[in-house]
Amino acid sequence: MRRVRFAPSPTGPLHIGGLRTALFNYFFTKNSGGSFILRIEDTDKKREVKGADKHIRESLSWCGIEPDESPWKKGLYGPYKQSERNEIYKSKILKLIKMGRAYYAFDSEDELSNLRNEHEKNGQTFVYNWRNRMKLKNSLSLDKEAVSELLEKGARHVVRFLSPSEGSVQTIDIIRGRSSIDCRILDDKILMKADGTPTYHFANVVDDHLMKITHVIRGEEWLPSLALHFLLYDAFEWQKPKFAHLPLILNPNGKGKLSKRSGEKGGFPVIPIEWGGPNGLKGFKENGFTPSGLINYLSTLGWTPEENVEILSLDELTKMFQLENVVSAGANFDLEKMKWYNHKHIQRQEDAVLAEEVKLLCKDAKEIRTEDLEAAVSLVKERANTTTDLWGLMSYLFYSPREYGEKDLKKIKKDGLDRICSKIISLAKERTETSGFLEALKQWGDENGFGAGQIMMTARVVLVGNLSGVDLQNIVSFIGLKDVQQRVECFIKKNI
RNA sequence: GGCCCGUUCGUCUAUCGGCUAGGACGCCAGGUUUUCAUCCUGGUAAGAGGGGUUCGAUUCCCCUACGGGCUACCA
Repeated sequence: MRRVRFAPSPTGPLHIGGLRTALFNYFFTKNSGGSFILRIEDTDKKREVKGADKHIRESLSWCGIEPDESPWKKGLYGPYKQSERNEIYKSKILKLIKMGRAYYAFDSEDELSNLRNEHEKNGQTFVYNWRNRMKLKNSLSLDKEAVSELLEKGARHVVRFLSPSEGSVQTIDIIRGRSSIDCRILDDKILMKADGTPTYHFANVVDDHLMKITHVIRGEEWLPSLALHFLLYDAFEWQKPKFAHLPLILNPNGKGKLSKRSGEKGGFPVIPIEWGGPNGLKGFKENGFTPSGLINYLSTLGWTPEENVEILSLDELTKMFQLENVVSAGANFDLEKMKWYNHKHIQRQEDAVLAEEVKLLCKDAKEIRTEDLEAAVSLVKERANTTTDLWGLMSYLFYSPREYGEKDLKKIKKDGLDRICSKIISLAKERTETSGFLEALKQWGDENGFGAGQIMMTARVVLVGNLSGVDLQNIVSFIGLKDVQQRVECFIKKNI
């Protein structure tokens, strides 16, 4: 049984890079009926941002992803917040020290950063590993009494991993295949910080093991530390999960990881839903994107379904997903394509759902009867790229034109405009139903020397305000004869 | 600087040694809609460069270039 985890750090709102990682984890595990675990990696309390964990949870939920185990839905292997697991890490680190695979280090941060600067000045790189560790203050270089004394005194210290000074680590990644890393270039990574909390590397390995994670699917930024993680599993003699490192989502121009900044520049959101915290941000939701559209687009960044299909739901994507088919190169974010996916998903969406969305998005729409709104939505939804487009595409179905397009007005201001207008009014008065209205008007035009084009254009500008919008007969049927009459009268008053 | 990963149309990608290099977005043209949009049809456009290996390389290997990531008591 597959068990995967999405393990974000609550340092801010969930961005779509993180969401894509969560998505691929979800596809992969649900495709075989496995479990999806949400673990909050809040070991660094300094960087934690209030409300971020909530934003992560709600973003996933908006996309239709409900974790099987999480801080909010307990499972067998909790707690699912790392800050609540400190006793576990403490006991595990002691074990590692006892086994001689980790050691205490007493160097201060200042001392180390000075060393780094000095080395850099001489064109060298300082690495805390076999090259230097015996020259520094740690339980390897100091004698036993000195170490115990320091520990008893409560001297500030960290715990470092004793990385091998020879040999190599053979790593394997589902997407990238095998790789060999020379141990001599590894450094003695800090496993436990001076405040007694673990670093990512340690907590992550311990938790993945304890939570029985079978597959670690995470961003490419973790690739350089894969060797360390392999060594940690081996040190504990734990069975390793399988690893897959996903390519990054890059800015539209391919320069750098997708960032908030480039989103602002390119006029697109980088988070699924609104972030109300400090430095509030709008999300895809608020910009009129549907979760299914977002998911569908994100799934194409680094992966494509084998068949020639484009528009797919969460369930369909889950069925088709193949981790091995994920590519290894980074993908540039493309707003145009995102919009196209959204467009297709809006066309597929039910009228009632879209009508509800319009109500949320637009004050004016709230006053309109739900059935009318739904009817209008069904007329215009095939034209919308985002749900925020919807109201603009259909408002003329509820309100008379406030102004008339200048160019379009010119086109219809010909001899006989007043006659056509009066005919529309008289037709609206004498007819009892809307069906066949336009046919009747066209026929009259035919008999009186007006081309169908002139008739149609005139009626459209008079009723809509410009030369755009859905089928004219549909408009007449929707607004009704009385409204038709009123709109023409209003037009005459303003323009003739 | 060091280490790691990557490089096919403008963009997302297919190809797993036989290629007239396929699809999608975008763009362009035509059709439908007597409007606009949708929709349909067609077109445009690509394997970074240089060496190998091979009968044959986009595909395998090496070098270079370019891009990205990591290099924190952040994750």
